[in-house]
Amino acid sequence: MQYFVAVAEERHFGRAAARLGISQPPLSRAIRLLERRLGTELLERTSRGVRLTTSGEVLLRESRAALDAVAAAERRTRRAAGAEPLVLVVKAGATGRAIAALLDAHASEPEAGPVRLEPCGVGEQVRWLHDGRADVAILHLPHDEMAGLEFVELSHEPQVALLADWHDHATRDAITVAEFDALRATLPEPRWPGADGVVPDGPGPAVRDHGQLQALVALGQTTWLAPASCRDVLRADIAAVPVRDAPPITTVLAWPAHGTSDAVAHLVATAMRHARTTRDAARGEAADTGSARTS
Amino acid sequence: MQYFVAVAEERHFGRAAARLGISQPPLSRAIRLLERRLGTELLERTSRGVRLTTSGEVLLRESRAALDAVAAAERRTRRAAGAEPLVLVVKAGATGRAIAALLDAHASEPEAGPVRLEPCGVGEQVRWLHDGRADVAILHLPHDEMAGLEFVELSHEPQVALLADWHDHATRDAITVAEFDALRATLPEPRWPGADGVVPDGPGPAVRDHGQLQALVALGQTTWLAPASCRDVLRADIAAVPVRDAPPITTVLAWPAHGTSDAVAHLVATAMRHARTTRDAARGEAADTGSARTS
DNA sequence: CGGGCCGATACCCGCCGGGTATCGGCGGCG
DNA sequence: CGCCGCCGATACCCGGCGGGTATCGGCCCG
Repeated sequence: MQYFVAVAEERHFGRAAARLGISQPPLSRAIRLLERRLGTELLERTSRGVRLTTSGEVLLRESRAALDAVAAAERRTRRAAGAEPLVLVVKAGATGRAIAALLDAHASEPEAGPVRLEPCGVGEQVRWLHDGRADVAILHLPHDEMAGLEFVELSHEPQVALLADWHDHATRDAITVAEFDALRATLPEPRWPGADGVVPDGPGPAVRDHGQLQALVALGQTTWLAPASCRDVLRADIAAVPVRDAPPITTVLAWPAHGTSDAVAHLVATAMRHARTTRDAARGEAADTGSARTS
Repeated sequence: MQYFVAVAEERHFGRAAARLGISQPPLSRAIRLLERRLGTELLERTSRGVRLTTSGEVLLRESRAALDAVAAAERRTRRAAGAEPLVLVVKAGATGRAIAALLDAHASEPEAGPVRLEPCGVGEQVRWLHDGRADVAILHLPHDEMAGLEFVELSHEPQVALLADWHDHATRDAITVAEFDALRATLPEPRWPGADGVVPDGPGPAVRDHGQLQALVALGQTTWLAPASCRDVLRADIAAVPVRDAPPITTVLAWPAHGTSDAVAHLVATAMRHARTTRDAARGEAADTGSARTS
């Protein structure tokens, strides 16, 4: 399956073989064998490379999930063996003080195990959960794909637009989504790395992390929507202007759905209590969320 | 991993080997090798058998998920190859006319592919989705475990208590949960097969499907809660009495979260339209659900 | 104290998965 | 129009891994 995924992604036997560290003939044979076993053509061989058939598409999708599951099994068992800390993965550069408060709350629990905080690329957290590099993650709805995850809501916050502090709108109390879109339409779209880690071609500036993005914002070369709490980590020369009618961002603590270790359950329970108390403190309302949702 | 799961479940190398169709020594070696590779003790060997260590528990949980994913990859690819119909799995004996209506609606769509309806044991649907025996399932919240699935709500319905028609309560308009519990407390609990397909020991009658359950109910030997639409499939000598304060049952159409084929997407879209129109017809309200939820 | 159960070890074999060398077919370019 | 180069398939060889049988060592129980 690993072999098939490599060929399907590279669309080329030679490159796939190189990536796998084997030579091309055994790879060809392995794929042929797989096709025999499944009783179907997975690839359409052309003289310039390879194309996926319909069943090939299905197998690619399913294989990725399966390989992730196998990798997760190995990683999680290894961590359990070494009594290593839970791994909590967060978007690099998006670690507000709310997360610090949650970790403090957890650390002050009597039976809490240690937690290791791990940063990752933008949007990579879900992958980390699925392939076992992380046990639990901080995600932001509606941006992240919650498929196959359970989660508990930590907080809701409005979105702000990030602008250079000398920008016309920078001193306003709030703007609208329409104004934000109009503003962004005048600027080239920054290009983020895709799921494969490679930055697509295009006119805009290439951006790899939040630091580079902030540099562009400060130069007036782009603008961006972010949850309000990002003010904690903003450069001084960037203004954050509330966007009145943008949908709110929900920060959630998420973990893989297919079974939960005691350590994860404990952290989640703490997070639910913590979210409830901070929300009560902030508004004095009865908590209406804070229960785990299966997604 | 398959080997490890077998040993972990049997708690006995000899029986596990028999189940796997190999002899015991290679199995021992394979597990030892796995322990070396992961750098940890997975099993505690005693002279009477085998016990799981903490990391063993982790690996068992993760391995089950991984093996299901692999099996699913094979089955789904095979089905895609043969241009076979979508498999829709339902609880055996729980096929109300609502499902028939949904299938009719789908069949009358211009581009709808064929759908094969497959019955399964009680509570087995989720497993079928995870290991690829089914593409899509009818489930009932809050009974079924939605972890790792996406779903769309089809209908909500109150619960009814199933009683023999000669029972004292059988002619009442409604009863309460408290009354139902009191009633059930006087009767032995029927024993259902567990996840492993084996019926646990105990005092109550052993029950394997809804037919046997109905026979017991009609004899006054047990009682049961069910969604109201089960009246469609009830024997004539069983009364269904509404339970006023029981939580409503939500019927959902669910599918694996990690990626959706066109055929599944099409069925889901039809189901959403269908649910909305039937709900509108029933109540004349604006539809407040019907959007796919990622769980 | 002895027998039987259970997992581990020793040892052998066949085949699967890897390697190199080479072929066949198709596109593109001179 | 024909040749060259790229790409996947085939042929053939080898080593190691995964399977088998025979047997051992330790523990519980009678």
